[in-house]
Amino acid sequence: MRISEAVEWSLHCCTVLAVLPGDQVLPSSRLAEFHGVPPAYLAKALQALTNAGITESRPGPLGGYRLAQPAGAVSLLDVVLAVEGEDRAFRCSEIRRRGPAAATDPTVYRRPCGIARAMWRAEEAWRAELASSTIADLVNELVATVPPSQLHAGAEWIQSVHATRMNRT
Amino acid sequence: MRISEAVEWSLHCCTVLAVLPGDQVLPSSRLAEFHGVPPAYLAKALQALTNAGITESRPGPLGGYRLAQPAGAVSLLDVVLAVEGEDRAFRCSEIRRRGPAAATDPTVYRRPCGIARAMWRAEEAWRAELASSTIADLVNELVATVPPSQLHAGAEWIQSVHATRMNRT
DNA sequence: GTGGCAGTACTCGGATAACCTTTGTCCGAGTCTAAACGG
DNA sequence: CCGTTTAGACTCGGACAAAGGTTATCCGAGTACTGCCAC
Repeated sequence: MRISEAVEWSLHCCTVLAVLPGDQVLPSSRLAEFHGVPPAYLAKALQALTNAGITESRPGPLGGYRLAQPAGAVSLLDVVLAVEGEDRAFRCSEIRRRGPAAATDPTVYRRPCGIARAMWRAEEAWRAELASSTIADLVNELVATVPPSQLHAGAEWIQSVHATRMNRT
Repeated sequence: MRISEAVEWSLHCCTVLAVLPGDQVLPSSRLAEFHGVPPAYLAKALQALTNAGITESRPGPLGGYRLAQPAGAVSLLDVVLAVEGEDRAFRCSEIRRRGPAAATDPTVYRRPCGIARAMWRAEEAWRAELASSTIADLVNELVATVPPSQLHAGAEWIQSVHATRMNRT
């Protein structure tokens, strides 16, 4: 069991997009540069976020991505499901119906077996925990713990990207 | 993100092993037959359970597997970790240290970033839920919900296997 | 000087290959049974 | 008749291949700016 790297990248990207001033957007290539990850693959993850309605995209020069919703309205679960898919991690293959002790009466199997229910219960706990945090919480946590000089460096970088994109002669 | 099929098979096998009478053991080939799964691959999962101390194995004729602990002492989490490995699903690759806005002072990164902490918090909730159920709970749930005729059929099958193994002329 | 127009550069979006984990399989080491043999 | 030996068959255990999914990449469609041209 392993969560995709794209989830981690997506969450980091969302925190960056959340602090963009005004209606500014940021292209995927810059987001990749900021995080030091392969640009083409990050684009795939951002595409998934856009399909899920978490981010918006604008094509063309001065195009890029920005959050489609307030940072407080986007939970970590939203991002994880957008990138990893909505399917549950545990899949019941109904092996109880196979083998020599299987029942012929299908009504016996109307309810999911106890194993699947227990696994899904755990997964619900996981989802509930992820649903209780938002991108805004991540940003607030950053602001509270990261040294101001560090935050300033990030803001400077964002501003420089914006300036470069505007001052294209 | 996807949980291995071997986890499902292992849990089902544990419930069967939990209801074995006396010191009886059951070979992996019979467990595979009972559940209708590939014998060789199931053996791999049972091997992992044995390495984790959840099951015991006896080689030779009349050999097989049985639980090494009371069913009430084995949690679902124990089984999942034995088969899937102890590693966490979310792995932080510390991408915050890369890129143009990275800090030169390493002490800034002493604590895990908020994203990793949130993901791990969710994973802890998942583990806590799995740790709260035991194999014995699964068995009790089966006894309470499965029709008696069905339970009887399973017990008959186990007994027939035992008899066949003893009456080898 | 001003409006229109074509060219250009940059962006997203989906379709296309390599790597790795999971799945599936096999054969060898060890062990217990059971029969055969000798006393 | 009984103890010992030997052969056999069955089990687990770890090493060895195929399949699916994640990772990584590329090229095409679309858009906004820039400079040029005609009026």
